[in-house]
Amino acid sequence: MPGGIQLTRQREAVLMVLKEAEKHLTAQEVYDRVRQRLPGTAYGTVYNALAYLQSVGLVQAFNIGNGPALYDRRIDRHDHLRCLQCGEVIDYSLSGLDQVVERVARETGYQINRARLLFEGLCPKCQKSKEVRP
Amino acid sequence: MPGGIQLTRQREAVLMVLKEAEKHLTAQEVYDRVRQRLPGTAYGTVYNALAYLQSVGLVQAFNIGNGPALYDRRIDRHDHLRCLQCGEVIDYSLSGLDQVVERVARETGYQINRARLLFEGLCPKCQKSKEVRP
DNA sequence: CTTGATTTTGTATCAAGTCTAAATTCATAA
DNA sequence: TTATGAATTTAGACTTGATACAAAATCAAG
Repeated sequence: MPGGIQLTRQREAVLMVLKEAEKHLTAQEVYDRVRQRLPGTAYGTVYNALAYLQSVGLVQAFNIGNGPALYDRRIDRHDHLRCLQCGEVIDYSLSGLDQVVERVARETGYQINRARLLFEGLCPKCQKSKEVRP
Repeated sequence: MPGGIQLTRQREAVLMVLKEAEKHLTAQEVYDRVRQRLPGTAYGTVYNALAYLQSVGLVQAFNIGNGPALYDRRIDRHDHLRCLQCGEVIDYSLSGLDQVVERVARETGYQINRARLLFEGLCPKCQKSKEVRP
C-alpha cells in the first residue's frame, strides 16, 4: 500500500496524546503522557514518532524563541501568539496572507513555501494584572 | 550616568564582530571571531555580552527552527527569509504590518508588542539548481 | 513458518545554553 | 593615590533538548 501511513502502537499513542492535549506540548510532555498509556516507551521513540507524524502531515511542530519545540495537533496552516508575561501560547489563523507572501516573493525572488508568524505581547489576563500593580 | 551603556572591551569586541559580519552569526561563531581579537575571552562572556547588548538594544537575536540563536547587527524591526535548500537566511523588511498587528490585537484581545515573521522556501539560486536536476 | 524490512529500546553522545565561585576590572570618592 | 564596593570576566561544571547507534523486537509478505 504505497503512500499509506504506518501507525504503530507507539505512534498512535503519541497521536492520541496530542489529540487530547489542552495545549501545545513539548516532546518531554508528550513522553510523560505516552508513558501513562504505554509504560515501556523509550524517549527516542517519541522523537521518532513525532518526526514521522510530521513527515506524513498528521502533526505540526514549531519553535518559540530558544525553547523546546512545541507539537500541535492542528494540521492546517496557522500562526501563534505568545504572552511575554505568563508564557501562554495560543493558535491564531491569520487570513489574507497570500497577498503578503506573493509580495515578498516578488520583491525577493524567493519561492515561498511557508510563512511562520509569531506575535508576542500580553494576553488579556496579564494586561489586567498589570493594571493592578503600580 | 544613569541609562548609560557600559561597553567593556569584550562587549565592544562582540559588537565589532557583529558589525563586520557578512551574515547572521551564531554565538559560537561570534565567540570564534571575538577570540581573534581578544584571545582570552571566555565562552560565557560572549553569551553575557550578547544578552547585555540585546537588553540595551544594540543587537537583535532571533531563532530559526530548533537551530542555535542567530545574532544580527540590525536593530530596526525586520523579518527573515530562509532557504530550505541551502540554509541561507536573509533580512527583509515587510512594510504595512501595523494594520495586520492591529487586526490580530482586536480579534484576540492581546496587546501586541512584537511580530516575528519567517518566510521559508527556495532562494533564487536554489530554484535554478532545482531546474537542472531531474 | 521464514525472511527481510521496519521499528523500538536502551544507552551513549552531542550541542546550545546556563550557572557558579573565584579572580579581575572598573568607577567613585576619600 | 589608594581604598572600597559594584560590576564583569573567567574557567569549568552542569542542564537541557535533541540525536545517534547497535541490538532486540515487531511486523508484513511470501
